[in-house]
Amino acid sequence: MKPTVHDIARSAGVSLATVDRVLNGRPGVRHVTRERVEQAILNLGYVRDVAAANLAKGRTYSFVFVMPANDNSFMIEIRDEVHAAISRSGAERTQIRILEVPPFDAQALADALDGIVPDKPDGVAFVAVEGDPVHAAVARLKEAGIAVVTLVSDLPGSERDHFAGIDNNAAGRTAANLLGRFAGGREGRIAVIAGSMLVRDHRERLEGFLAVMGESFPRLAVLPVMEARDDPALAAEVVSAALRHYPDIIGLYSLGAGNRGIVHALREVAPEARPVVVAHELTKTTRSALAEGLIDALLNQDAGHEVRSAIRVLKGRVEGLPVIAAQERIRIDIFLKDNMP
Amino acid sequence: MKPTVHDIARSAGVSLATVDRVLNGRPGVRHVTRERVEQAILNLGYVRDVAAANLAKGRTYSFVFVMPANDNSFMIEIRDEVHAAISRSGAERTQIRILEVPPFDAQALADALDGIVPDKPDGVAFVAVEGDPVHAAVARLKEAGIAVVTLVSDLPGSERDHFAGIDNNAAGRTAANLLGRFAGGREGRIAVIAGSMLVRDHRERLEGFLAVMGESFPRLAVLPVMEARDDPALAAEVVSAALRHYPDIIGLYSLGAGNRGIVHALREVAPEARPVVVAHELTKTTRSALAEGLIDALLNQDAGHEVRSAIRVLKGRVEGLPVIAAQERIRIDIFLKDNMP
DNA sequence: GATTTTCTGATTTACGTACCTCAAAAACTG
DNA sequence: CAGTTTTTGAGGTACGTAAATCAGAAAATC
Repeated sequence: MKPTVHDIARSAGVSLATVDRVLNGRPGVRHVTRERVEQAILNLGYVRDVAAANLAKGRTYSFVFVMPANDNSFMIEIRDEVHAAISRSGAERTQIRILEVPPFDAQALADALDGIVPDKPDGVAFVAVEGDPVHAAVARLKEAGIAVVTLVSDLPGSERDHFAGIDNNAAGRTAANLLGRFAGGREGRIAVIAGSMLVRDHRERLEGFLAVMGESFPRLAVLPVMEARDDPALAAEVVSAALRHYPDIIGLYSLGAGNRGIVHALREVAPEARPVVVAHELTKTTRSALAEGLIDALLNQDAGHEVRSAIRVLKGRVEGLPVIAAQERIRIDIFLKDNMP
Repeated sequence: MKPTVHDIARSAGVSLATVDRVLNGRPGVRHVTRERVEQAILNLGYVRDVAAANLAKGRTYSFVFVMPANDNSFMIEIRDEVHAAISRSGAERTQIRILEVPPFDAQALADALDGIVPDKPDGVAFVAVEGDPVHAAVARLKEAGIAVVTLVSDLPGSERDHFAGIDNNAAGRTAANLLGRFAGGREGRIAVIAGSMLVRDHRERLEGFLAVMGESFPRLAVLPVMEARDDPALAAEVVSAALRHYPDIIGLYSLGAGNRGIVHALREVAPEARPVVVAHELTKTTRSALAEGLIDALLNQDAGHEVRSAIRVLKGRVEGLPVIAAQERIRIDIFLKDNMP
């Protein structure tokens, strides 16, 4: 049978109260006694019954998720996952609040983060936008003893505790590798469509992509990046124009949102003239485009994993536990039409 | 505040005992009263506190994992994951026993399963080998009221409750798609190395692979399958011989274990003459071969996910809960050298 | 209407841990 | 040594649910 606190007390020859003091780091235990108890814990292989402990504590963690009021499918999915977490919050003893902020606006984000401080939640997760005010706001959160995690887009150099998202440089490299190999030795141009170079994740994807393109596929000429601000209409326009202007485009890398527009533009192209297309995020649009053959490969970050990881890390920080890197690494999924989930 | 059983009792105007009877399906409640309680549960949005319930029940689930005494990396990893689950067993109120059986031996497997019946565990998970005795043994397990889940390799048509593993046909299709596209329009032969065609997962992978090859890459000629019984030495030999005999092999699909031998054989080939290689399972060997460029793409099933899914489903069956298909679907991961975890 | 059967209420104990109080013992202090 | 401080013991309550008992009420049966 699993050992309990009673077993430890008996084994160490002390009372339950003393065991409790040792287990929960309360003062008033002599050094020798503390060691005796700790030895008993080791001997019996005691592990705290977390369920019972939480039940007894009755503590709930309060977290705030600050997210851009973006309407692209991926952000919607992230928000859905946070809502799903909220609906599970009873069972997991968490209380999560969502705060929406204007997208791509560092000052607005910083203001929102500052506004959270007086509430003194246990932790905050947010989708980073780069900018000095945001760094400063993170510093103030940390100063108030609040755990901070960035989600999807990181803010390196800040005092955040953790980043819950993928390695976007690696994602860009993967995309280049797939695109280059799928192009199959042909020569031609590659078009790249991004949302905005002001967002770190897009910038990093591009860097990785260009690096591998240069190293491994010198015969493919990458055109200057087109920014479509994650807007389907704009993306459609930009892609159509590029395809018209450069008839030798044989590859297309869409590293942001707005894929609905891109798919729309691709549909206009004769099937035999269509470029190889690699895009990001499995959504309704990209899924059917993949099935249809308009998109050849899809890179994906699992929104559910990211949100759950963020919550797990926040909880851990509150209890002073270290982050288990291997467990919290978010994978870059590759989907072809045959292995879609 | 979260509603508790007390709140329901008060709201429905009944006693705690009656609420308990309704919640746990115990007899002795009039139909009208039961409905009143159920209505109160809905109104208040009550959800059972699983932690508290488990604490009160003190129940532990006993499961047996029956696995082939195979020494390939993947099976070792599966066993490691089961051991990891065992070490977590305290917290998860499970008691798991591992039973090893000779590999590829239907009768031995069936005997092992029969031997479990008298122990009356709550559930059994096993790696299926096909054969009538196994079907019969599964039927006997089910008759004894034991939950049954197949792991990694399935046994369709049997009375098993669930299969925790990937869609191997889709895996084969994905492999063909990658291999075909990576080959890039060239003509040539494709070699296929399997462990054994007696195992269902290998057979299904081959079917999927051949289907897509036929549909989409008619210019690539697939050689007859070579069986290497998951044995590295044999695999090395077979691959070397094939490469010598057919100089126009431009692609290689390894759908079983024994990749150490295959990698060894590939290393002997001049870099510019190396075929495109797609293999299964991320192991120490395949990981470094991927980094090195000897393997071009890797399909993977996450052993940890599979084991945890099996346990989750077994627990669910014991409590009579339905399997949430979406949650238990095991993904086919694709790894290139850039997105290795 | 009496009897049996079926429901329901009230109450208790237990699960393993956290946290609190109060008293007693032991260890220090001067 | 007396007095003070620190350490320890003993015991209780609480968390939310499960499961049991037993008495009493309501319904069904004859």
